[in-house]
Amino acid sequence: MVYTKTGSQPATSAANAALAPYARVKLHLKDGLATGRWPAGALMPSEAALVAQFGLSRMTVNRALRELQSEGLINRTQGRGTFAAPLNRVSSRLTIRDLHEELESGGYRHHAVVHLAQAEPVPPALAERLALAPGQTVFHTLIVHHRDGLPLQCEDRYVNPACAPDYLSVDFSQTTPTAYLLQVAPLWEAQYSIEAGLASALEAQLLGIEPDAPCLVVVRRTVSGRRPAGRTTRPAASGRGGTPITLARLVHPGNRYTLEGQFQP
Amino acid sequence: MVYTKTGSQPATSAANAALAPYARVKLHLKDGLATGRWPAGALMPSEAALVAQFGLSRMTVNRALRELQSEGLINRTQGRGTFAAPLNRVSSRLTIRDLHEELESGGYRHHAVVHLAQAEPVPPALAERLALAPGQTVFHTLIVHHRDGLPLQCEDRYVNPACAPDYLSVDFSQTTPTAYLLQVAPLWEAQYSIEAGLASALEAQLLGIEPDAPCLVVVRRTVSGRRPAGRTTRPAASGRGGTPITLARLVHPGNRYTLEGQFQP
DNA sequence: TTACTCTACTTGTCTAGACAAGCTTATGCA
DNA sequence: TGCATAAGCTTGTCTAGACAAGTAGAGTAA
Repeated sequence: MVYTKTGSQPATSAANAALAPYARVKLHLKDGLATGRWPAGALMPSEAALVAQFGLSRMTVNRALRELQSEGLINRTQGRGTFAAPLNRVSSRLTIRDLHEELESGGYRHHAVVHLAQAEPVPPALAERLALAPGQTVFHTLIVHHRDGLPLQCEDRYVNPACAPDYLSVDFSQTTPTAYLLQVAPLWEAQYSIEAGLASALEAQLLGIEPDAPCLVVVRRTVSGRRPAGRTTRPAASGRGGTPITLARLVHPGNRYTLEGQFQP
Repeated sequence: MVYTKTGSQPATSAANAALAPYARVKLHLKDGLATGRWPAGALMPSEAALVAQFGLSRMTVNRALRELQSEGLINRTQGRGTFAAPLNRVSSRLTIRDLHEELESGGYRHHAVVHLAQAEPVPPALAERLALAPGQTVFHTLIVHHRDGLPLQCEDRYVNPACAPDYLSVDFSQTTPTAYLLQVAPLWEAQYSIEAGLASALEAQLLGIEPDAPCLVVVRRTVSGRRPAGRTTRPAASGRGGTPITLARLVHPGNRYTLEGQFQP
């Protein structure tokens, strides 16, 4: 597809000619947002105005606006118009990868040591977060992941047996729990918290670090994104949807592990 | 808009009737992904097939697929088809808010103490990351943010004077540097790294914590998303685009601050 | 003044068709 | 056999029109 229209669109730059029309509109608006032409909260041009300005069909302009909205750069409301989003909260995509894949793709060697894999009564403190009645059974694994032989992560994980009945029969020196659970329940939602703290005595011992060494602690609760089959109402709409799959505490020695990422609003 | 079409679409659930057609298609496909009907890498129905199946126009089906793609659930390539995405890397939106706004909206009181605000020659170690020649001037601020009177964050920040010439004349006990820089350069990209570590002696003193207390350290480098006006080529396309705006090191006492977030693939 | 209605403008969505362009596979020629 | 070509699929995009539905403001009636 080649776009060589020579009309007098408000070309932001000469190089934009190669872009698809909808992308050109996006760029035009993004540029206005970046230069402060539309400060936060300002009313932006309507679809009709952009249609006239660019000489495009409404669907094309609509696509540009819809994508900018999903990127969080603008807010739109039916009947009122399009407004520049307040950018004091900037969001971006954060990617979490399976540790095994992350290490291998980085050229490191990964191996895991399983220190515990058993069924046990659910600890009272966790029962509610896993939506289990007190005394019900959960699967519990404690695995230490190594990068090139050096302990990198201590993974203390509880798994809801209803979601992964075969969990305990998996060989976790070959597959990570994350990878296995992704197979069993491919679509999920998760809440996480990241904090700096100390490892427990056991964790420090397994990781081979001093008890007072700072650690990056990630706690993650994973919930099935799939709507339970038996229910007619959709609980997903009410916030905390689905059934809890797993609860994990991941402890990393602070001097060996860094979370990195990038924003591109 | 009310959709009460009574045809025999492959309704996944009776409750879906109220949804817009494109959303119904999305749900149908998401459900198939969640149940493993299309495991990672599997070929999914083509647009034409979905058009026939749902009795919709191609644009409607296309929208559903395009959105699923932008959510990272499927991969599409022209000529080949649509494929279920490998979900071993799950991404989601992470939102960073201005600390002041975050605290105030949480019902806390925020106040900031400025310990340093001066122009100085750029430290050699930082010159390259700020795209400055050695010896050039940078603005340097050291600010401690308090939550309800308790030190929460020590913000050590270097700012490129070219991007914010008036930086030093701002009263940072009233405005956070983040909020001010957002006004000056509304659109930007950022790289960050999060790790657990120790505060420096000065930081520990300013935060009122023990020197061996674990801290959450966030390092953030912000780059202007706006294409420099004078250049004809677009450096943004080559990866690290734009001009560096600021470099910040944010140290939080581990027991007082937690990063939290949520995934919804 | 207050309350109501009507109008104009806005976004949200769908349709039926069109052309472009990438990939795979089958076909026919040397 | 080996290679070039063409057909038939796929996605990527744009168009011109349509109706629905939310909002704000103007005008009107009580």
